[in-house]
Amino acid sequence: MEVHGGTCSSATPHSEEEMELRRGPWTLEEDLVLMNYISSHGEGRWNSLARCAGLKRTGKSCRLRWLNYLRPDVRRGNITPEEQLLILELHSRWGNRWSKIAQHLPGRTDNEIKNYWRTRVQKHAKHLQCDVDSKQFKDVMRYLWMPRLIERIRAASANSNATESVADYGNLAASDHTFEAGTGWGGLGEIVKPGPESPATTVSSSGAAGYEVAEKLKAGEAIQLTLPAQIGCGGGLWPEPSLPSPGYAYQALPELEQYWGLGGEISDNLWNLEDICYLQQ
DNA sequence: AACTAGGACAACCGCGGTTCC
DNA sequence: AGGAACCGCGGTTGTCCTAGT
Repeated sequence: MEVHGGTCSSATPHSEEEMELRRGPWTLEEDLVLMNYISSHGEGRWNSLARCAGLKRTGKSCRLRWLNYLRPDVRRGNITPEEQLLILELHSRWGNRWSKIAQHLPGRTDNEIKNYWRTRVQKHAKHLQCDVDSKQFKDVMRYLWMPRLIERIRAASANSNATESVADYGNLAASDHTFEAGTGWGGLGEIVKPGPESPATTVSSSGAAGYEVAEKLKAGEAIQLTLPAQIGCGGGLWPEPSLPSPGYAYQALPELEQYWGLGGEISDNLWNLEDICYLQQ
């Protein structure tokens, strides 16, 4: 993998002073130079790569440009519901370990996931006037957003082979899905093998499940979710003292839809009176 | 049509860890 | 063994684009 062993006679230095480094947006020419160089020499040793390729950029800058933008397998834009689900789940497990999270989203870069989190998720915590790490916000994500993402994935996939990204995740069972009680923000829970009484996989409380759910979806397996009876009730997941003012949830819902991409043709089904009730109680 | 604000994303910076000499 | 160079990560800033006024 390591191709260029260090020296590159011809392109070399120019003394440090002479070699003023470029900054800011990359030009098409620079992109081409970098791509051509990497295609023939491979990546790695970024500082010498930058010099040898004749790019007036730091090695860091070249590395970043390659990894986040030029790499052939990089995907940009249109974070799918499946990916959103994974990001939420993995972030709940690992926090801001963007590169680790990115490893589970093929083609996505840590930078993109980080940007997604900051622009979409954190912003909404702000809109909801709670901290992104607060229990309230985590519960909103866990019990409202994530289930609806799953619902959306299921709907899209049921809608046929509609979009390829969704189709990749196969079909979710048409069974009712509910949530089982969990403690705090730990993801959707742990997938339990379907018992004879339950044809579908059950998602329960204790582990991390967004990732597993996505995997199950991908495998075309059915899942069943169980809703906690006590969610939103006094003494439940949202204890009274931490509840925002009355009407909080109701007011927040349209925004959640709008900003979190839950709107559109199926948005009518996403937020119902039951939800509002849970949150207001 | 012009201006402004906000969103999305690309790029940079600083730091800690690792590798190389 | 130790210092220098390099790499990768997470946080932050900059830039461009678009929607709203």
